[in-house]
Amino acid sequence: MASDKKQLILSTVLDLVKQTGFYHLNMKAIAERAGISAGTIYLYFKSKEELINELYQTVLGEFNQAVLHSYAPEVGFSGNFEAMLRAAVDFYLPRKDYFSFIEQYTYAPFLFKESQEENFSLLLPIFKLLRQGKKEGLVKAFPEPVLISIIHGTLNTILKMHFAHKLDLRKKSVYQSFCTAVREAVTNPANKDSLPTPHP
Amino acid sequence: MASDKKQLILSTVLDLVKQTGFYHLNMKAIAERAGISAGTIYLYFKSKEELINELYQTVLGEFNQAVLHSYAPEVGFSGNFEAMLRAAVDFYLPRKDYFSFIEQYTYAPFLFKESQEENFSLLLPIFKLLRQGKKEGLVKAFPEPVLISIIHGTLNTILKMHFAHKLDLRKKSVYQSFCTAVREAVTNPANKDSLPTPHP
DNA sequence: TTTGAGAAAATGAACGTTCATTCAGTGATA
DNA sequence: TATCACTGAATGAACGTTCATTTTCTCAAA
Repeated sequence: MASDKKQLILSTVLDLVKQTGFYHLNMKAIAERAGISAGTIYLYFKSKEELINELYQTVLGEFNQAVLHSYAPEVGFSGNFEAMLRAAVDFYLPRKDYFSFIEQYTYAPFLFKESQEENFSLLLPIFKLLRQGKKEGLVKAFPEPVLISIIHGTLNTILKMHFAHKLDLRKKSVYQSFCTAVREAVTNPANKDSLPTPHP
Repeated sequence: MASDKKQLILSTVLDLVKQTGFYHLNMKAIAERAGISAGTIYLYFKSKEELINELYQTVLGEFNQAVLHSYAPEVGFSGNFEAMLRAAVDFYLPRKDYFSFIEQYTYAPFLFKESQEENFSLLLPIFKLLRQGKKEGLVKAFPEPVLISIIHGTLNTILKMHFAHKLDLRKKSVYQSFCTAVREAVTNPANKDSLPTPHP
């Protein structure tokens, strides 16, 4: 089917970017790896630029869906914050190719203005939650961009380090440390008086 | 003088990377902007790769020097931690070209294995300090890579946001928020008993 | 079931462009 | 004249894209 081949091309690009990097990506290499000819790619994509941009949107879409899916209105701010942070990590952890692609896309020459913007809103759902938590006094009173930097920056770097084998996020203890660290960095210390008491 | 022209070439590259990006950097553009011919560049550098790598080492060296220079043995852990964090910010704040170059270099095809390593050790002096502070119980008991992620990641992202005009680090309040945020994220809450009392 | 003609998909050689690198030539200075 | 830094046209490799041609698929007629 037609969309099969399109999918094949897209996943081949992910594969190649992970393995050889964005700079060495070329249409012939994509074609070879996918077992098709270079010309065929142009039956499914108008240009290399369009191909890359479509892949970017796809990856971003999948990510957003994964994070949003972890949101549950009933568990309140703290529960949702941790859940979405974990969802973000869990999404990329088994998808080094996705992470690598998103990372390198940022500095590719294709980047539309709109996409450039988007890059900071990668964790948009989390940031929304943040604003809510701030109103409730649960989140520290730092300017929003500072809070974003902590979450986005820490997440980004820890994933990078994980994939560079500087740490192993699959270890429960490391994973937990990361979550705790981000929570503590962003939220006010829990007031004992306001803690929900299991048995009043 | 010979080193004058070398310097001219190096700073021209910084300029061009900032303005047009790494991908569009080419030898002819460098030559034109520097007011020399393309061939001349090859009198001072063996190749484009060598040129870029030398520039990378230069920028890194300047940065390390700036951060190390801010270290003062007499002010203890907290004082030094804040001083070095500030030194790092202060270094890049007026040097968008440096920051942009370092950022994009990471994903350039030139990257040697050694340089790849180096990228996480960008804040090496700070990390050394961290280890010391951990022993003294001043730093939170997270795995070191987690602490590194917080500092490196947050610093990196906040600079990126600053240069993208998402915030203004030149504002005292924003700057202070950032410093406080990182300190709180990394260090244990100060114990009032152990605070140095100005007038005992 | 077989045939075959027309549609759709795929091919890969060829093209034009860009780019790093080279080198024969230029001109100023000693 | 000899030396030197410098020039910029020439070179060739790499790349995205195109398109004339071939292959594969489809399905109605025999």
